[in-house]
Amino acid sequence: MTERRDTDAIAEARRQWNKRWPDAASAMATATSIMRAQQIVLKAVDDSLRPLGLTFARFEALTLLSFTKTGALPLGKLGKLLMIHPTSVTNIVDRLSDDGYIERVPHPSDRRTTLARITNEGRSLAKKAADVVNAIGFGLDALSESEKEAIVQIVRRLRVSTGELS
Amino acid sequence: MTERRDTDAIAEARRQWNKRWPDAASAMATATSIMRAQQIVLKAVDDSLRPLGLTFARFEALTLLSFTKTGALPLGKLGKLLMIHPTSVTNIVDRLSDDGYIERVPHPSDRRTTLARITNEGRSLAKKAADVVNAIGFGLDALSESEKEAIVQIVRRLRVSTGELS
DNA sequence: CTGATATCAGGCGAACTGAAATAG
DNA sequence: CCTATTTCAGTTGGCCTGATATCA
Repeated sequence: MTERRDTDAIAEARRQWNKRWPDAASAMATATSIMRAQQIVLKAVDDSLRPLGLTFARFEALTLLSFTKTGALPLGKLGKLLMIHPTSVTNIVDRLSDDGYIERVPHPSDRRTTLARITNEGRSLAKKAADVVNAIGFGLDALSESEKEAIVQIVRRLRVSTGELS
Repeated sequence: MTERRDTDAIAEARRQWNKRWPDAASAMATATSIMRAQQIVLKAVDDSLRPLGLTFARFEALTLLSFTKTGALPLGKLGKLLMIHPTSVTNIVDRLSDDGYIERVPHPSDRRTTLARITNEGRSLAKKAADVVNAIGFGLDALSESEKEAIVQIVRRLRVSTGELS
């Protein structure tokens, strides 16, 4: 009964929003959906990675490094590829480096630049982590293949609009 | 040229991921898309709300309160409706309360419970904030109506799978 | 008694600003 | 001189655990 009233409160709020700002109704609903989806995915992935001492952000950085030809990238490029702030790169690299999964090495020609290079332990962990997140399907097992593809396609258009992709 | 190599590095990583874990390729891509979409929406909305002293989270709480019949909700119910942690509710209500947009009032019958009630200033701010986020289309203007609806529908299925919706 | 409600202390991961050192 | 790269100090917003006081 209380549950029923709860959903009614949200439904009523949405109804009034739609009435007052009809042109923006779908944008509001979409924004809410995106925020909630991110919450679901992040929680599922972070929960699964916690026993390995990783977060989603560190997992992404480690995985990217593991797939580069030389196993190394400049910190700045790493940040650009993952779309994260330079200071966040420093933090993430600090953590992975403290745990021995990557190491900082000087850039051979540009002395301003530091490379993050994955270690053997890092490669081993990256494989374990991939198995773990794949086992839970990134929290998205409820969706069909075509639904997943639809999300990727639609978000691609959004990313193009920001100039991030072309 | 550098930009070209950047996108190549991500494309190459994705290609190798697909090869090694073909069954999970779409889940990985979808998760990445969702995280990135949330980043885009959150930045657009937070940037637009910053001059008003609001964040997306506080905007959602204020908007929900503004659309309830009595303008008040117990803190616990507010948290459940917005899917946020009880301590986050306390924090958000603290901020809105400090700024005079809501006030804590005792529950008439349950003395454990505190109600958050929107003030006149809060109602005024909620209207301004709605105009502001609508003006930027929640950062989603690049998407068509059908694309927005598709996202809402797909995420609804995801939320049903968590037991949050029915 | 149990269970629900709200708060608090404290910590964590990540984003941010602003500044600095270093080097192209 | 200007720009690029990385780091540092400090702040912010949000989520979390664990504990506590209160009360149905």
